[in-house]
Amino acid sequence: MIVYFRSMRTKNDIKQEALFEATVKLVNEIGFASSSVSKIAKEAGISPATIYVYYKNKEDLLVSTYVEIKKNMGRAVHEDFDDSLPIRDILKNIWFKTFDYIARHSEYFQYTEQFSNSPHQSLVDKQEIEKYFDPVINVLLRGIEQKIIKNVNFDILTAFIFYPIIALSNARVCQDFELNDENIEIAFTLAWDAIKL
Amino acid sequence: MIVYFRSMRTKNDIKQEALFEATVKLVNEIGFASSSVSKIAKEAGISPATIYVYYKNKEDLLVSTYVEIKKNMGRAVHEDFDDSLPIRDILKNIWFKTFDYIARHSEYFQYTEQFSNSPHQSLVDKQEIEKYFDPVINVLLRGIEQKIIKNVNFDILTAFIFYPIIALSNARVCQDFELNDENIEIAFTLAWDAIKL
Amino acid sequence: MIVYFRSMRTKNDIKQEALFEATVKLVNEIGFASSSVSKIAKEAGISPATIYVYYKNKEDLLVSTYVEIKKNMGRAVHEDFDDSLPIRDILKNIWFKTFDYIARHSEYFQYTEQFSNSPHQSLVDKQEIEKYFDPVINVLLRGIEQKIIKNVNFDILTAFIFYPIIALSNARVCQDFELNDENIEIAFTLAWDAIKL
Amino acid sequence: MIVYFRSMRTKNDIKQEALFEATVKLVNEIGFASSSVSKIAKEAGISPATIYVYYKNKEDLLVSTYVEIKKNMGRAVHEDFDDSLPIRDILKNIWFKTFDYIARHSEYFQYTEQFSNSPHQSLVDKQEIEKYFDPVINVLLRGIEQKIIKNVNFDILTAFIFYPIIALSNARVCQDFELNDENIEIAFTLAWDAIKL
DNA sequence: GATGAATGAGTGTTCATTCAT
DNA sequence: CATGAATGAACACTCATTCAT
Repeated sequence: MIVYFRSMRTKNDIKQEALFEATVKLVNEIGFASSSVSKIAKEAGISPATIYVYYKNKEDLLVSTYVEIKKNMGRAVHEDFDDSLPIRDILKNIWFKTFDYIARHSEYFQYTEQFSNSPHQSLVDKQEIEKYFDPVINVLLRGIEQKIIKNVNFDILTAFIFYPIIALSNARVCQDFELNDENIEIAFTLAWDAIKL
Repeated sequence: MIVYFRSMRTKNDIKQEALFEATVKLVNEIGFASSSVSKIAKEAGISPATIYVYYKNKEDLLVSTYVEIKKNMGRAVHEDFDDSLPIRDILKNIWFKTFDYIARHSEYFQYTEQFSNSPHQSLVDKQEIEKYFDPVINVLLRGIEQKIIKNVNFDILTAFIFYPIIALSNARVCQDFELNDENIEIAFTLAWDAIKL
Repeated sequence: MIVYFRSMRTKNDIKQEALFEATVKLVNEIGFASSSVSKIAKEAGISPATIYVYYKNKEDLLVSTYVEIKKNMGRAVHEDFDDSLPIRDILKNIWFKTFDYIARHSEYFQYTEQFSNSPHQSLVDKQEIEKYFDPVINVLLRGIEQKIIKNVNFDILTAFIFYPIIALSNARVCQDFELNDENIEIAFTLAWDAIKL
Repeated sequence: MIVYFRSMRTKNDIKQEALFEATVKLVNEIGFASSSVSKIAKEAGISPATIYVYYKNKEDLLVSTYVEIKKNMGRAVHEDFDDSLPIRDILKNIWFKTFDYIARHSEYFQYTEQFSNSPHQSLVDKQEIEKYFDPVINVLLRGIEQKIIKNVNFDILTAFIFYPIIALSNARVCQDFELNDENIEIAFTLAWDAIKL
């Protein structure tokens, strides 16, 4: 009797990983509209039919890839999260971590940008993603309580401390902006000026 | 004796207009990837073949529609532009005008959001669009000169006074944020705090 | 009162001529299958709709062009036809004239080659064309009567004194064969040896 | 218990064969220009999409079909090839075999005639086809060496011993010529007279 | 679990042709 | 006479997906 300890699962993981990377790569290269199942399969080095072993359909593949990235990003951004620091420092930390993640995974970031403007976006279980970002949210809430941060609608706050990151990271939008520590720090000053009381 | 006020076999503004609206509507409803030429034609009430009378190909239709919207928006945003007002007031005016345009033409705005994350985006003649936004740019430059606005990279400034508008206008991103004058004014306070010296 | 003597007809002729040349050129360049009405019209510098002023439909244009060439060729080949020469000389004359015509109008020749293998070919009034070639035919008949030429089926004779010209003129078929007088003369020797008694 | 002798999801020779025959049949019936992929598929009893499982594109189907026929013909013509016979007999054998092949496969022959006047023709790997006809070529060369055959350009020789076959086999060109052994023999006499010294 | 074969439904685009002007 | 606009029908081809193996 032969016992496979993890080999089947390992095999799976390799293919699924290849599929994930192929999806991201292709969407970045040729766009959402042109990224067909068979092209993704070819890029991943597997048969199109095999995709349906791992995912219900194309949409499932696309959505799962998005969720996977978002979770990844949530985790990366909160690494070494230290609740005991001053609020400004916590936010600055996250600000830098986010830029760092995007810099190191620009393809992932680009993918989410494309995805979040597609209709698939409505299929995402947002709560599942948002929970990865709860810690920051709580910091903002605490800042409001402590009268350090302006007591305004939450969407307004995020529009000024997270959304500009997206703009600044988007090479297409910001062609003059060099993503170095100094510039990122300057930009944070503006973000903080915007939200601080 | 019959008098034709509008010739029946002359390129038809009404049709081109219908095509424009159909394109925007469909892209908003089913997304870029699913908006096929034949669906757009059906929505516009014309034959798919007729599209090729007005546009070189699908991409041309999509790009032209985008450019049209952007120009429209540029014009609308600068209406009643008064260079003699204080810089803060000028920017506040534009801030409101932009929200107003987006509120009245949310489909147009959504279209540009989808478009600007598609690969077609690279085909746009950006200079042609940017010239519509030159006046605001000049105001910012003046603000820097007069030491009213922070002397930082231009991309950073726009990331804080224009990009948040996009976030706040995006119903998907901001579900709690109601787009009324009071909220828009509050948001502008943050924008101004971000960029002012 | 203005009197036009021939201007209308002249105008016609210019367009029809342009159409003829455009058809031949395009068929040679991109083949029968790809030569569309609108491409031909564009090549001729007129509107596709105008073609239907001169021809019933596309097929009519194609067939007429073929017939026109064939008549032209028949005329050219029989120029300076001298019935009083010895039969061998008459045939040799025609042999050379044919090569000469093909050399000077290779596009016309290529067109007929493509056309004669298409199904349109069945629509041609062959009798109308054949009458242009009657003089040669009669020479062959006389040669048979005078026991100078083999008394065999007519198709066999033409297969040996006309068909090889087509082969030899076809650059695709004969890549080594240079079309100079000496070679043409040598080839005629073979043709004559084939049919002579 | 059911036994499958031929797997049902394995690339299917029967289908490819049907595709080959359908292509030839349709091109003969309606011509190259009108033979669309979907018509061919319908004739073969398969889905148009399935064609692309077997061939890269339409051109590939057309070219492959041509090459297939040419190879077939090369093989058939050289069957029972006997190098030891007198040169005249060898050529006469091939002459008859060629007529025989064309008589039995007039559709194939017609297909090649149409194809060789189309622009696809340039895509054929000629060397691959020509190697099937090397034996005859060698016989001609030997005939020249032995001063039995005229020492003239090779293209001229083939224009007189192969090209007339095409003319004579072409029902359109030769309407009076009945393809019986006697007539074929007579025609060979002319061919031989043409090339012999 | 993995896949090649197969396909109906669709893609973007061009077609030959008509028609009002 | 000449044409630009218009189109139904067709084009070559790709799609997401299924299914037998």
